[in-house]
Amino acid sequence: MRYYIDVILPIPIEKLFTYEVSENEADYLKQGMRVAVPFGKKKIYTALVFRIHNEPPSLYEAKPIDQLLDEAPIVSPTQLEHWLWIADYYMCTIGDVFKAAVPSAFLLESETIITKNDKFSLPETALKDDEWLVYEALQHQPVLKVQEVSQIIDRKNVFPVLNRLLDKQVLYLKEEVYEQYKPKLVRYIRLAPPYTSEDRLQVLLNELNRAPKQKEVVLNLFTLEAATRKPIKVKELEEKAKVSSGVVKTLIDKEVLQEYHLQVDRVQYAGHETKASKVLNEFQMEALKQIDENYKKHQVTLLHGVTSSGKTEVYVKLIERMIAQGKQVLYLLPEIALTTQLIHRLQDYFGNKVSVYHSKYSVNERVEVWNHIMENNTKAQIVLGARSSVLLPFTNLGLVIVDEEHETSFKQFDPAPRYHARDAAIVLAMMHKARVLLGSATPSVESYYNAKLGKYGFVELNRRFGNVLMPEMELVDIKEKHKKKRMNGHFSDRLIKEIEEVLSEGEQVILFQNRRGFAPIIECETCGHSAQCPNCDVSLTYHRYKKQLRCHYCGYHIAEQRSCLSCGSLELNTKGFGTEQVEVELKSLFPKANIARMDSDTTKGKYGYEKIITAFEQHEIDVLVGTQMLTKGLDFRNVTLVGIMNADNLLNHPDFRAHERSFQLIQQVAGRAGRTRKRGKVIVQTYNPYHQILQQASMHKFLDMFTDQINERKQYKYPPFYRLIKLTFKNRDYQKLHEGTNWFSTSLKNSFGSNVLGPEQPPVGRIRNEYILNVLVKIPPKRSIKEVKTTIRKIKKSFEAIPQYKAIRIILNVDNY
DNA sequence: AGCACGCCGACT
DNA sequence: GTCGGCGTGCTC
Repeated sequence: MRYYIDVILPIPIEKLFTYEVSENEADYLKQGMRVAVPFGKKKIYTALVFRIHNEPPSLYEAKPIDQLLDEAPIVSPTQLEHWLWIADYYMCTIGDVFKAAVPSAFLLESETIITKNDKFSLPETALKDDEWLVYEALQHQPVLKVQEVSQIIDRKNVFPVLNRLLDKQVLYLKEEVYEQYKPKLVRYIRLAPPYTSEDRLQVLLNELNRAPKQKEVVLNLFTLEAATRKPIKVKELEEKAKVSSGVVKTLIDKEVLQEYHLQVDRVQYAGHETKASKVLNEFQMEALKQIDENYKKHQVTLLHGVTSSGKTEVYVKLIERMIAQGKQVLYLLPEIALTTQLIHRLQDYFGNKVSVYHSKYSVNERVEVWNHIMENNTKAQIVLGARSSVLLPFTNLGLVIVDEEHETSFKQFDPAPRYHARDAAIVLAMMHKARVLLGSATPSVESYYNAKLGKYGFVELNRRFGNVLMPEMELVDIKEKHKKKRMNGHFSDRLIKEIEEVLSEGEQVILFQNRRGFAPIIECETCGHSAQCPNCDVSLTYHRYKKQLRCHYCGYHIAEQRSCLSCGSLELNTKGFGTEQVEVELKSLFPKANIARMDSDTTKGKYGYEKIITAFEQHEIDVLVGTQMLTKGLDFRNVTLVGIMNADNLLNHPDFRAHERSFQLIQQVAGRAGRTRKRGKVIVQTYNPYHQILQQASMHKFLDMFTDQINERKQYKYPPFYRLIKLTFKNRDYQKLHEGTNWFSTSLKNSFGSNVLGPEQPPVGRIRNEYILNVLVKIPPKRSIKEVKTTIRKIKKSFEAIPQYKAIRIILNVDNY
């Protein structure tokens, strides 16, 4: 009997791959364990065992695996089931999901290692120049990597040279796999076994009379052990005995002391004792009661709570109960909302039961959190994480909280899997029979609709904590202000006056402009030319601070130009404005104020973001200028004024969701104002003060907005009534792309008729020298989504079989919100 | 996704 | 010639 395993490889290939294993291996392996397998000519990849069986493949000979990598599965059965759902629903491969889900330390890859052949005895004259260089290097360094060879002989493709040397038996090539995850070990120390009894210890101390330092070490170790009854760290002992590490080492060498290592967690909560959770106010209590009521009938409940209403406290109560039952809790939130502020808040209540999982954590830290969740360890009973946390190995999930439920960043855009974490979380919860709480101050239209339909439970929390009033909003018509010459740069007289007042009161201001850089376009006054990106169809954005013109799509940049690139004229003018310009103008308007800017240019690095936030919290900054970034979950006590520099560029997005998003964004930004004591004020500058959405946002009319939007969606066949699948086609050849995309959309139209829109060029029609076209498929309410997807897959297969179109890349995006 | 293989233009 | 660029096919 022969044994085989079907494995998932972390690559975008539809099918599973079959390898041969021995009977012992087949016996040992379980679904969800990793194995290293040879793939292609030489590479070794990490694969995940999916099925163990005895069916030999008929079309090829299965290769044997390279090695086993795990002692126990690293992926749980429910998790795998969930991954399969994601792959199917979002139309990607299971390999895509596998790759996105596991920390990179789990995905070992092989590297070619070059070693010298000692038996080599050819005359050196038999080697060519570059071969000689490699040979030379091997005499000094017994092991070389491909990349090092590439540097030595200064060329990219080194395999021809290496293969020639291999033929001449100068060297060996082999593939090595490294375990990337390294457990963190700490050195501990104890008395060697012969000295553990008291009388023997006495003898030892007498012997050490002539070595006072060593005696000191032994005495201290003895008292430390007696006092703590816990393992003693080497470092601890050295500090206590006030000796250098040399003294301890001598004792280890003399075999008086023994060192040993223990594995410790990288992420450790070193905080104080946990506090009891806060007592809820009557409104929060009522909300909690209603949530419980809803859970009797609904698996998912939507909590609509205005900003600052204390949603987090309600979450805390729910979590508290869930962990008392020994269940796991997933607390999902957008990456930008995952601040130390919030982490500390939860750690205050739940101490070391809280684990954090997101991309800013190192791979080793992520492996540890992963393992804790897989083992259902209490250390990761509450997982606080961004989007990708829905892919973690929960084994006993009881509750999922999706905070800021409306956030579009829950949808992954690129690369595949293009999943929506909120929706995937609901499916995951279903598999675990767990509850879901969606929370938001500005719920998404579809969640609110689901709640209204009775599909979700619905609870409202519409009183701000401490009864602070919602901020007062003022719409400022900048078209009129311009006419009356009441503008100073991009600041209206109203905004300037309000800032003055707030600053004189010693309070803080937030200014919002959803565009970074100084200006998106620099135009020549003489010929109208503006600098374009050579790789993309966009103008270069002017970054004054860096003295550069930059492309926000491909990263291309050139030095700032003093004269027009086309006609040489010196008359250049900026069009539009970004955060940098706001900052510059602000500095000249308020020279005495401390001003800072927060956008992706100023928050690079692990702590860049944190630094600005802390400085603002501690009032080292009076006015903070920023992009979207500052809208999320931040809780600044002393901010009483928020200014939105230009609301129009929010509204002008060519997207059915633009209005909903503008409303949400304005509400969220406004929510930063006056969170305690005093009522806050929001100034919204716009050219269209009578725009419906701005009116609704300024009066906090969520329901009006919802009603308008839902009617529009119904009329124009958009979600939640129709489902959307977006197909994106990319190629360097414009002509070929058009032909191919037309072929595809024609096929789609044969099946779905007028529910297929496009092909259409996106606002930026070329990125990194690739032309882009979009086709949108709208799925009517009654039509089976599964069937539609099957049809699309079929058309895609036929398309890919056409030789001329092979090079056209297709990206499928399901529920492209 | 890698990576090899094959074809083609541009340089020492 | 030979290097590197890119298109194409294949991976158990």
